Amino acid sequence: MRSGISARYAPVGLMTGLALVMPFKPEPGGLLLEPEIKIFREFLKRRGLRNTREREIIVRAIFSRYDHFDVDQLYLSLKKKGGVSKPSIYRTIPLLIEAGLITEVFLEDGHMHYEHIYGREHHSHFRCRNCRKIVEFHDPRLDEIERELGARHGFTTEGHKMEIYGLCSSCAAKSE
Amino acid sequence: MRSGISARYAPVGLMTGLALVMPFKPEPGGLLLEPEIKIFREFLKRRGLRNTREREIIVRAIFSRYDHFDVDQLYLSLKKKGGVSKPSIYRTIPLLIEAGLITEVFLEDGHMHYEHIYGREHHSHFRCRNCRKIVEFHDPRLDEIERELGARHGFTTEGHKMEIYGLCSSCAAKSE
DNA sequence: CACCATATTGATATTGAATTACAATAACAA
DNA sequence: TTGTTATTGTAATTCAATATCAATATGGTG
Repeated sequence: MRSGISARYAPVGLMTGLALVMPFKPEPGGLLLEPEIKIFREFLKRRGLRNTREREIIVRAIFSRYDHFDVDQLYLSLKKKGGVSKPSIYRTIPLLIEAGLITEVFLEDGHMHYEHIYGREHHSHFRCRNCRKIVEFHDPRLDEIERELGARHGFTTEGHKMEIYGLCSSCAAKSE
Repeated sequence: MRSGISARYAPVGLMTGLALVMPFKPEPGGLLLEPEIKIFREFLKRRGLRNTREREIIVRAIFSRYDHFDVDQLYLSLKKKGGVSKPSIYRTIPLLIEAGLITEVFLEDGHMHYEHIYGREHHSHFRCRNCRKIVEFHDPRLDEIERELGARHGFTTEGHKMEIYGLCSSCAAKSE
């Protein structure tokens, strides 16, 4: 199940400022228009772009899943209902990134993977190089480091990405 | 000049544990066999691989430059003397990574960029999204975060990558 | 030193992610 | 409803990276 990612998260279990991020999916009862759809519509309007059927389908598909998805997974999941072409997916993703709804996470198997930003606390990733499991965590010291670097150099920082890699406990055990 | 990178660095100017990494190039008088060549030869022998003319040329070219290079830059710099094919460069890079001499740094313009690891203190990057300038820094808190995450989950961590992005001071000034 | 097994090379072809071209279509403002 | 034009899908294209394969070079062995 490749780690558990959800559209809405809560930080859980602290100790040293390093907080493990645990997922919890939105209640199925939530019937009001997904806020990310609303945000995207406003983004399109603001930019003078059109709110098309395809774009809505793509955004709904993305915010219906809670993993580090790639274009192919998205494309396949849409083949059933309606269907949207790959170029449309490739064209929509940068818009969603600009709108602050999703972000590039990492390159794996030669192509990019993405995840939600909206509704999520900023977090970092641990990646097991063997089983590819991902564990997400948040550490406020990273924000502090970003802030200090910006202050020191006069940079206007806009964010950071941190990734820790190695072997997860079970893979470490298997390799003696 | 796209940031200043050197094969051998020294940390300079601290304040909060966040150390700016400043480059200094090796003295031109150093006439003994570059240690990275020696290390690579030993790596090849250990792995039962052959020490070819092309591999030596590539390693020498890489350790003669001090930037975040890509395959094309390397290829062009070698066109003059002898010349090495791109496939050979693509085949040698993973070996140098395995040997612990270089590492992937970031994707830019749709392809990977690399930098030296050998002889360098582990460091992180700030990247200006406008002018693409890069500033390198080291912060021991990052190592501490990695250590803590590993300890908490029983992970065998092998390293981390941290990148801060935004606008450098001059680009921030230009955009009001 | 000569020989040999085979790793490595370069030229070429191939893969596959991502992008582009363009004619048909759909969004949306008037 | 109409007209402008952004967007779509199909098909073609780009280009980083990898694979194929015959010719060659390396390094161990006799």
